[in-house]
Amino acid sequence: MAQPLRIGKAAKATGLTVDTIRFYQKAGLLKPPARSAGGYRVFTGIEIDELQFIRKAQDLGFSLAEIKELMHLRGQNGQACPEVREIIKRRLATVRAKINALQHLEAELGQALRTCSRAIRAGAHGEPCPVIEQIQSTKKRSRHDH
Amino acid sequence: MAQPLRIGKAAKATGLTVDTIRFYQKAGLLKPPARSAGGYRVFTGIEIDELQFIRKAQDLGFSLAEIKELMHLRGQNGQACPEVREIIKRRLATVRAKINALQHLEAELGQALRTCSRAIRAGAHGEPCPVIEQIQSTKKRSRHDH
DNA sequence: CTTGACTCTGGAGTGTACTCCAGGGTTTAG
DNA sequence: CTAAACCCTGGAGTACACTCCAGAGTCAAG
Repeated sequence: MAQPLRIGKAAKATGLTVDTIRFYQKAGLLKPPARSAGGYRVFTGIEIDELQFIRKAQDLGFSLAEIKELMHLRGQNGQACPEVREIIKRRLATVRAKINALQHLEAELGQALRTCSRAIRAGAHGEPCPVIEQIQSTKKRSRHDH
Repeated sequence: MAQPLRIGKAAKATGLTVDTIRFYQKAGLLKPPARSAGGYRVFTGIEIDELQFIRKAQDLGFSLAEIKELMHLRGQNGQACPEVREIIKRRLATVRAKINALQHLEAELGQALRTCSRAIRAGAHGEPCPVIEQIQSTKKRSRHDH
């Protein structure tokens, strides 16, 4: 299966940049990877997985500090000691709270969408729609739209 | 019902700081509020609601730029024009994607928790548990823990 | 053995979202 | 009328998460 990659390929494989990967290493999110004879970082499949996990957790709104913790939990999946279980419990609670809040927002947005569709069907052309100007500025892409 | 508040009370009512509220105003998230004779900002119930909405949306991982957009949508709930409906649709899609990803994470954490509990019941004392050191640094509180 | 693509380190710079003054004016309780 | 508590503006400072160099070394192809 997948042979070890150097940082450039690892970056392409994960959708991160080489700078970001090096930054994550400095920040202690990755254990220092092996080096080739010439001093190049060498990433194995496991390390690629870890990078992808970081990216995913980040999209979910976790800070790097939190992700660092999550990585530990992930690494020693159920490897005893009650303190670890407590951390997992706390994380689980915050994740559930987040899901809940997002479901509320989903309901609100869904409601707005229906009201909006109904208005369009009814042919409401009265209002000036001051949002159009806002739409323009929406077109700038965000960090994750590669 | 609730009479208008000055910035200090508004801050207490929303859990924000006065500086943050002023910052949101500068950033264009709030339309400039009315002023008292002495030049003080005066916040009505509607504006308090808006501030609470900002806080909530932020906890859900929306950027201030996105929240600005959401505020517009919220303000003219279903007030026609298809472009608005498209924005809502896009938002709804990203919110749903986020919920999905978080539910995955929830499952993973739940799995880890069960494995962990089982290990503790079985009395697994072998591993050195390198996470304890991590627990210490977990004790610093985050921005929203007032 | 040179050229070009790739990588290294250390450090400076950027964008977002606040957070904290300084130096002033306003309001209210006593 | 004064002191304490509150508010004003403009601007500097901070934390986080990158992002971008400069100057130098490595390596595969021709």
